[in-house]
Amino acid sequence: MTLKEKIKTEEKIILAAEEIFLKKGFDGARMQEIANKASINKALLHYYYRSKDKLFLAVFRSLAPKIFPPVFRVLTTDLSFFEKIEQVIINYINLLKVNPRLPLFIMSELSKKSESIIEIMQETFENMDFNPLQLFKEELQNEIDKGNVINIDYQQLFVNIISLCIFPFVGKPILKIIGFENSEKEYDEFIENRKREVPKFIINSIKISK
Amino acid sequence: MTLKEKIKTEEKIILAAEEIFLKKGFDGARMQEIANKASINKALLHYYYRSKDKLFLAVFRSLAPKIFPPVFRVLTTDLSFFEKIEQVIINYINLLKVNPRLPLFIMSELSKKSESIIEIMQETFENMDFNPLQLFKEELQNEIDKGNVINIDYQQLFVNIISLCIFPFVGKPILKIIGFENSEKEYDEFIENRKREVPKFIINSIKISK
DNA sequence: GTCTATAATGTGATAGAC
DNA sequence: GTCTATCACATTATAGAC
Repeated sequence: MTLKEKIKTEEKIILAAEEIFLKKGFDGARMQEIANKASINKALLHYYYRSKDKLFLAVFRSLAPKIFPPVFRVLTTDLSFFEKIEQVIINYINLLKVNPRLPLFIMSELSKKSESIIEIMQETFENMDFNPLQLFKEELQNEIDKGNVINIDYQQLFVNIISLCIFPFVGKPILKIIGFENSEKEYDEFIENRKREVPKFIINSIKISK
Repeated sequence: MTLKEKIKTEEKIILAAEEIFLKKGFDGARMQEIANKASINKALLHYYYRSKDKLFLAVFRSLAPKIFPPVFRVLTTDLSFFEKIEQVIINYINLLKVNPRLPLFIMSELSKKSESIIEIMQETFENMDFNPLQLFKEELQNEIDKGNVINIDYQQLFVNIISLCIFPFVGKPILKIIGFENSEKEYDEFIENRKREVPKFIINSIKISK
């Protein structure tokens, strides 16, 4: 068996495990189902990853960075503050359209407070080459000082922005039940519109018109 | 054994089951753990509820109504539109402070798309004596027509409001990791402040000053 | 590396005494 | 109604052939 094929098997396992863990969480996932999805034998999972725990940690480690970093990199550019907010939101919603199950997965698993999972998440942020929250704080203070933005707490505004991006994906099932469009296509449109509506909503609220 | 004591045992079971299911979800919960928490024998769980499934459905049925109805009842009062928004937010945040795990629980379980759970959620809404989303739509249109509020889609605004209330509870673990106050007390303060900040943020965004 | 077969354990559920 | 003891099965994990 060549090296190339070994990588291929390991990759197949990780992709299958990602899909199953994302859909069912650690507790709901079954090694057999992951093996089936990867079209291999169950014993091979243990050959490569020794245990369900270790396989899960590998998956979590690869998914953790997706929840924030790429999105907030735009804060390091030289766009205007309002353009940055708009770009963060558009990028974030686009990211979540590709990984709609990611937020619920990360938050469910983190809520179990397992030591190892929290450590992985912490390492993920320590390994970033910039601190999004700190950067955001400074940029915001700058705009407040210049009189472009109302005096608002950076943590409150930061949470507002990500709430408005993430929640529609986490809350989709319940929103559908309480009377949102039932077809997938209509819900997609609703999400698509948010790329325009959310920046408008936020900037409306904080911008000082001169 | 008197009727009163029977009710007491059933109640003990439901309370214990609520706590464990809320914390660990259906898949992560163990009947043994629920029995321990209720200080009874595991066999007694089955005597009262026959199966884990049925016990879970009983718990879910009792929790489902808490996620929305009481909060939006204020829409039926004769307060002004902006006061109603403020009251919805304050009431909702207060509700979530008492049940911080409720949103993640409901959304995790709904995301599994089990027939029976979705049915329960649907029935919960059908049993309400008013339709919050419809009511909200009409009230908003009214204000738009009167020129008090900018022209904004009611679904977008509705989701904005509940996003800003719910997300800080769902996302608490990750927010702590990315650099929010680490002590519980400070996070509580952050949440407490949102009862003032979120209404301001929303009304700022949609109100037309005359 | 990959498979089949099987061990080892965990867990929901039941039988039956009291 | 409540308990102890136990079953039946699902699931993780390993042994060993190829």
